[in-house]
Amino acid sequence: MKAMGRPVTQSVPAFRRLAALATLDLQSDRLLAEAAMHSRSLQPGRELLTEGAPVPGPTLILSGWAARARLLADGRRQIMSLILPGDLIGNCRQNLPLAVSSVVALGHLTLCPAPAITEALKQAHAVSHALDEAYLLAQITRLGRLSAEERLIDLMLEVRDRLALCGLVTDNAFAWPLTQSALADVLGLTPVHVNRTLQQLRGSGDVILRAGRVQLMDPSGLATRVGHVTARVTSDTEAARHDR
Amino acid sequence: MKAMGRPVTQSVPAFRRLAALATLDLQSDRLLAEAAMHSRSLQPGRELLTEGAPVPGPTLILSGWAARARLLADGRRQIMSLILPGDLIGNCRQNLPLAVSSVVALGHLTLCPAPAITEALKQAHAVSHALDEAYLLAQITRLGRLSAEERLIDLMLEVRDRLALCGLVTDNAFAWPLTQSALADVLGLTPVHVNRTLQQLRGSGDVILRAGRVQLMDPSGLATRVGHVTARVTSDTEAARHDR
DNA sequence: CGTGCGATTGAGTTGGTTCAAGGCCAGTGG
DNA sequence: CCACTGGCCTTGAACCAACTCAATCGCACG
Repeated sequence: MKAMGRPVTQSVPAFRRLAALATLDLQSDRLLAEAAMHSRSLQPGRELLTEGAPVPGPTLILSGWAARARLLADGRRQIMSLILPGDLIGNCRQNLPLAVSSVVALGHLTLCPAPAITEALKQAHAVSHALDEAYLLAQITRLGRLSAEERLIDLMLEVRDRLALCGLVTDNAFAWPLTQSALADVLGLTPVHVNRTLQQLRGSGDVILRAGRVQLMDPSGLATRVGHVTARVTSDTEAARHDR
Repeated sequence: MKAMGRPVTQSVPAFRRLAALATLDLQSDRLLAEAAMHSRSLQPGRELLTEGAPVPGPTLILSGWAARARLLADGRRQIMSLILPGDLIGNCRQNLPLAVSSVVALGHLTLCPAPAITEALKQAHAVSHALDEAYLLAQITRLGRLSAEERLIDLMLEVRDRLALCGLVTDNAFAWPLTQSALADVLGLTPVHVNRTLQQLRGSGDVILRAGRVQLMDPSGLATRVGHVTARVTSDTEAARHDR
């Protein structure tokens, strides 16, 4: 479908992420290309996984955003984590695990089964899983100890880092398809307050936010301001070399 | 050391938890008994794992409580999760992973290496890991969407459920070695406000709290009040049958 | 008999919520 | 072509849950 000589791991953002997490051999590459053939698509708002239901096989997000969320009895909703292109869902060790949260598509979604036959792919899955956990911990400190403004900045920095792994960040600008009310559910705030906080950030020139995209004007400045550190999970420096 | 005919999985609370998570065979039992020989102890406040440092082999908490915490630049601290007897730390899939958070002993701690040679033990580790993740998600909704009182109740219910797996709960009463300021770091509150919220709970007769122990007066009432659901990770009903 | 840590209390402040309108599209159907 | 609808964003004003600051108390320990 794309240029023949070029491996899919370079042309598809989601695959670039996997290639950044582990060194993929030729066979892994072929398996991914094969998996991409069986991709399916999902409409916004559709559930990709339901809390309490058995988890299907591991699935790779090819494009679009999703959210791992839990709904409380009285209608409150908390989004535990965002799921971005290249992320895996249902990536766990057990035989027949039950989902501990729902996963819902935040926009149009494309996904395919995630093969994990080769050692390289298994490694990529393991690293991806470790990163997922790191993101959960980051989310906990955000909610527990950061102010509204800090939460917002910290989240944007995390998303930037994560999208950078797939090569979806240029000049610190990237997609931002989040509704303010979805954002509120991520950050544990009200939509109204998210709105006001966003305005503050725009007003101070820290971010530019229009038409479903953000640009961070001074990422490293912001990072030191909120004490953000990029999640690292392996000791090798391999991942760093991959982002162009 | 204990009665000869009785397997260690019944006499040691931490082992009872593992036995509750997977059906342990005789060999697993022997391995645990062997591991217990190599137990070591740790003083309160000591770090069991340091953020950014490589993770040692999987370790089992035999007794005492610990906390997985992250410290912010300005001194704020967030405890991501409590680590209780029978819990595993450093229980992950990777070769040489880096710790994404520190683990600090909240009191006197006893621990031993956690063997995972047999299939049964591997299974127990996998289930334990899945539960850990479920607790992280619970922590996120607590911090993001629950009020101070709800957070406190929900946490107490979680701890009760978890300690029950080791048989450390009698009549809904169990150990509660948490300082109010540690509790504040868990719940994302200030110590002062934790104090006031605790008084409220005591005043309303919902909990009795003295001398490092809590008793929940109406756990199921409390559970429905805060929408607490006990984490379940496997579809089999086996785990339920184990708690006496 | 200090000394220090943890729990408690009071009074004032604030970050974030709530409630309630309005505004701004993009899509839809007449 | 325009009116109508439904999401989503924006704004204002009042309110309140939780925070801050600062003392005081109780107690275990040396």
